[in-house]
Amino acid sequence: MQESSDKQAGVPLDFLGELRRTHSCGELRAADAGKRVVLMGWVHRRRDLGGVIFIHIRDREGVSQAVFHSDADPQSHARAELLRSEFVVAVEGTVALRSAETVNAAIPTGEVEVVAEKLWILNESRTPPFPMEETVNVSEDVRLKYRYVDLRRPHMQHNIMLRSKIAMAVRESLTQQGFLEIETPFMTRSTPEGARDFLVPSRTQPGSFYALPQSPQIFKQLLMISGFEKYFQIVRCFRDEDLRADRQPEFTQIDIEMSFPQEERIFEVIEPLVERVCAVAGHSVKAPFTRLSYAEAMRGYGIDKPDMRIPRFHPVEDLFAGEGLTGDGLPLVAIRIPKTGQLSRKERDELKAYGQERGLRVYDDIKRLDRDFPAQMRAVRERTGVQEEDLLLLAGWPGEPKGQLPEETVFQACGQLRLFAAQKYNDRHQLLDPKDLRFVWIMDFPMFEWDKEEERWNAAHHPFTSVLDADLDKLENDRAHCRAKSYDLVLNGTELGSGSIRIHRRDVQTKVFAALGFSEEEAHRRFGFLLEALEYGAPPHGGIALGLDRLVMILAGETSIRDVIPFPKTARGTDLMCEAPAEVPDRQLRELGISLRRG
RNA sequence: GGGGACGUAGUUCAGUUGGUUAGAACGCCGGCCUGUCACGUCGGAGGUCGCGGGUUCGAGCCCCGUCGUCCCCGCCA
Repeated sequence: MQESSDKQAGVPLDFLGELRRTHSCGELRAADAGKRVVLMGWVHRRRDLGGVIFIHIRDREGVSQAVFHSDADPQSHARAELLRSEFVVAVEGTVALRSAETVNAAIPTGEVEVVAEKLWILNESRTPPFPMEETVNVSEDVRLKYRYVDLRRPHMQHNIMLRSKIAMAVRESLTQQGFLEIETPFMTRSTPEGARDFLVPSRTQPGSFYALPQSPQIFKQLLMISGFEKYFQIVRCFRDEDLRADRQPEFTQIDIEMSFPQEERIFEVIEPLVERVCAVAGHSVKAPFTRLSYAEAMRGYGIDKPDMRIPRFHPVEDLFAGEGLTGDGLPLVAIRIPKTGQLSRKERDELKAYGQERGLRVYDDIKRLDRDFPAQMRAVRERTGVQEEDLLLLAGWPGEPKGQLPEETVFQACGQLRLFAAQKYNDRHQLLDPKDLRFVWIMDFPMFEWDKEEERWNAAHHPFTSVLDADLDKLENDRAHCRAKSYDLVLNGTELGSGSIRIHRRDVQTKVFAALGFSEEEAHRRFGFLLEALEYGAPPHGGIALGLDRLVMILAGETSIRDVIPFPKTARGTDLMCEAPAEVPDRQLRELGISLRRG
């Protein structure tokens, strides 16, 4: 048991009284020598040498050393002997320069130490369930159970403080650009399109439910109709879907909407915001960001969220016409992975197998291709810009007759191969350097996507997205090629945000609902208030929502958003600390008119 | 809903073909130690091997089930 291994309790504790902290534990420098200071914080580490005791005191700003001498101050020294890890203390003393041999270059305050004259023990602590040191990788379930201790670790302190700075930079940037921060309700109405809703039962109207918002989408559109022109909110959103390393059931969005925009007006708002946020996190990023149409992204990267740190691939089927390297009329793609060099036989087989699982034939034997197609391969090299140290692959799709297979499927498989090769074989060359931030706008997404199971068209973004002016006629007769005024912001292969220019005319909204197969009655039942609002002078408007958790995650160099969320859920959606979700007493259920099915 | 990895001391892990009393490091507790900074040193305590069942003379190890954590697919307008 934890208790039995703990030192027996009984350390006499001190009151804080009127004692005031004079400095943080991270700010003392050589220039402060001679000052009388009071530090408060946690005992990070104790080094008891007998006659002298050193304490590292830690607060959120850093660590400072305090020293207690038995000969100079036997009383304080005796109290310091009682200290253990994570005790909460206040130390009053005089800042002294350390001798040259005892300077600690590893910490910013290492040139000085506080010669303690008085020690207050403000609270004791059980032995922490895991060490504060970053060097130990503690399993995540233990960290989450004792999250308040985990969050005390300097690494997590840094992440959460960075998150706060980023939120502040967002507010500063948007406020300066004339945006108003406006709140929208959390208890709202279920809109059974898209993700599953979290429901909140109504007590006053048994059998009726509020829903937690998947996003404030409709409310922010209404705020535009209300004439606020520029709205933002750093807002929690809720989606009852399965979790991932970058997905939580509740997450935070930087939600933005503005009136009278074109796509470029939105980008003009977001780009300086992102520049500022990155600067706060110590990264230099320059706008304007690259803009790619969805079609260009698919043809060059085989994915709608391309990682721009890896070069695009190039279709080269025109150079090899009639050679049978790929199916008739299908793409043949040249993939270049910089500075990856020669692969071993095993790696080449692995790569081929990976491609084959996705329907591709991978041509990795470049020597052989050079021998058989010298002129064509010169052209491939020119087109891809391949250098001596680069890995070059061709990938085709054998044997599928023209027209049977969308070329997008081939590009997608090539895109997966490109990512696989870069992630698997480029470790040494830092192609995927997390500090190399490559933002890109993906524009002109398809308006609709075909739902195979339900055999109908779905809104690719959401049903309030407007159609590209040039594609208006396709709304009715060519939905597969109808493009939307929608755009994603992508960073290093992660979708950071997504937005669109909305429909502001009632007649257009009706047409889109019709294209989606909503009856007028059904549309009215779900979004009647929005449709009605469109009839009362709705201005052209549009916006975007950026995922704050993902943004902070990438800027903090993390690979899970749980490490930038103070109290996240596990993959099964539970909170290991407070053990939510939990059963509730029958009485509470009865009040809500809810009875549970047994089983 | 599906696939995969993992679960042994407070923590991170080792544990051979199934074979004596389940180990290490760190942490913890006690002693010594006046310049450490991952202090050192001597000693000590600490285990429902996730849980349940099965196979076996014998299970941390094999089998079945179950619970939990993580990753991925589906899902996420």
